[in-house]
Amino acid sequence: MSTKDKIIASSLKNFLTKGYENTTMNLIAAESGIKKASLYYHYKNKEDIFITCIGYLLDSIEHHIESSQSELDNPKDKILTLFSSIIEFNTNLAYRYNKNYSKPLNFHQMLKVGSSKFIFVRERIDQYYDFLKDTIMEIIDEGKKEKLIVNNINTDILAFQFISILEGYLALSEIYSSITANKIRNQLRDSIWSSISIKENLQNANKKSTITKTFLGARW
Amino acid sequence: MSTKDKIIASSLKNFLTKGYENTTMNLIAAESGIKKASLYYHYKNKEDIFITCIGYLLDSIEHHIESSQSELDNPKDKILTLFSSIIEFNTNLAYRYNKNYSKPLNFHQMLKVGSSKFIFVRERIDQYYDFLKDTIMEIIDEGKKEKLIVNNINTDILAFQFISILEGYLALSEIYSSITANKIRNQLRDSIWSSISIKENLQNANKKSTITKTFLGARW
DNA sequence: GTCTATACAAGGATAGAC
DNA sequence: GTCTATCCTTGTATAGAC
Repeated sequence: MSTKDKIIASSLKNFLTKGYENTTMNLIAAESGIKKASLYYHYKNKEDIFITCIGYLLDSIEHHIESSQSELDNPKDKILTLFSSIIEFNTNLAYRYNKNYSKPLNFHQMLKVGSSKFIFVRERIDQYYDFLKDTIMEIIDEGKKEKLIVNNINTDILAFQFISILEGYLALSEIYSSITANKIRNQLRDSIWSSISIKENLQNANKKSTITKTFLGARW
Repeated sequence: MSTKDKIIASSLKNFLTKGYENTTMNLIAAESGIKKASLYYHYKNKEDIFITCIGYLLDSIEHHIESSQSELDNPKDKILTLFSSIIEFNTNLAYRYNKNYSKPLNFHQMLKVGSSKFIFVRERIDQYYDFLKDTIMEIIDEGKKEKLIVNNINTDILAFQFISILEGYLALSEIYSSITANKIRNQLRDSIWSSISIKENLQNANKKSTITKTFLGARW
């Protein structure tokens, strides 16, 4: 591991666990075992280290999403896995740095700070969310073609709602104690699929009191 | 306006616009026109000012929600208004302090910092979200009784999803440029009601190709 | 490339006069 | 209650020896 990488590794840990302002150059120096002055040989300043960390994070999550999708061949698995893999990325980070799956990190805060400091970071973040949105829309369209997903739902609204529930879950789990990760997470994930699939509707349509049942199939 | 209130007013503005760490005692002193040493006569320290601000914020939003609900007499209006009033509370703050409805504040970050510092703040935040959840569940139950809302959807899951979409929208609008407030907000709000109402289902049921249409009535 | 030493500014907080 | 002056610590960042 190069010195530059060592610096990023220990910086990232602290940015995620303590936030931007509470991560000091003294702290990074102490934890990485590299003297403070040397940090300035490798990086111009604290912000330079910070934006490197954000780039690394976003590259990692995109890579994680892409590789978790690669083995899948049907829209249902893809959509369920997409949801899970993003949550998983977060909980894995939490466990790595906090030895605790549910103790929240400052992922969102990092993006917000970075976004407010530099235009090109804001653009990179937009690029990530666009990637997420495009990925979801592609899955939806595939599902529509295969008659698995009802085809008169506006694809981009659906994609936005997917992302919104995901972000909401992550944000809420940071500050609302009642939200225990596993319990709610699976219910949320299930409802996302069942509410868009034709199959769920048709299954229910074969039973009595079709209309109400059909709607309930969506569990929403 | 008492000196204590003046201090809180100018502190709150800065906590919301700049975040906890970037709001310094020097800044509060300068903006409130009260010398730094005097701040310490009225409040024990920076944290004391901060938790007073959080209490004030949560009291205000609860009051805003309650009063916006008071004039309403049916579940549909209640649920739509609940969503709007919380978004409105946020955008009003943004406009007051930033002269810009869509420039994000640090509301969520304040809650998170407060939550991590003091147990009783965490409890107060839980109390707010419990209040929100209970309010929603009450509306849902009322709607079920009046046969306006399908009655075999789990009420507390629905309440959680409502909150989740709301928080997701707020979180996302802080960092994703593509989300322009008005455009998406109304679509989200509409879909929340139409996806749970019996009326939407029955309306669609009277048309052809019932199953698919019914589902689309949910716009989800 | 890495270190010791240090500059300089700004943070939170207090002493004590008025 | 409010102020001026000050304390102490810690932050980012650099100079310059090795």
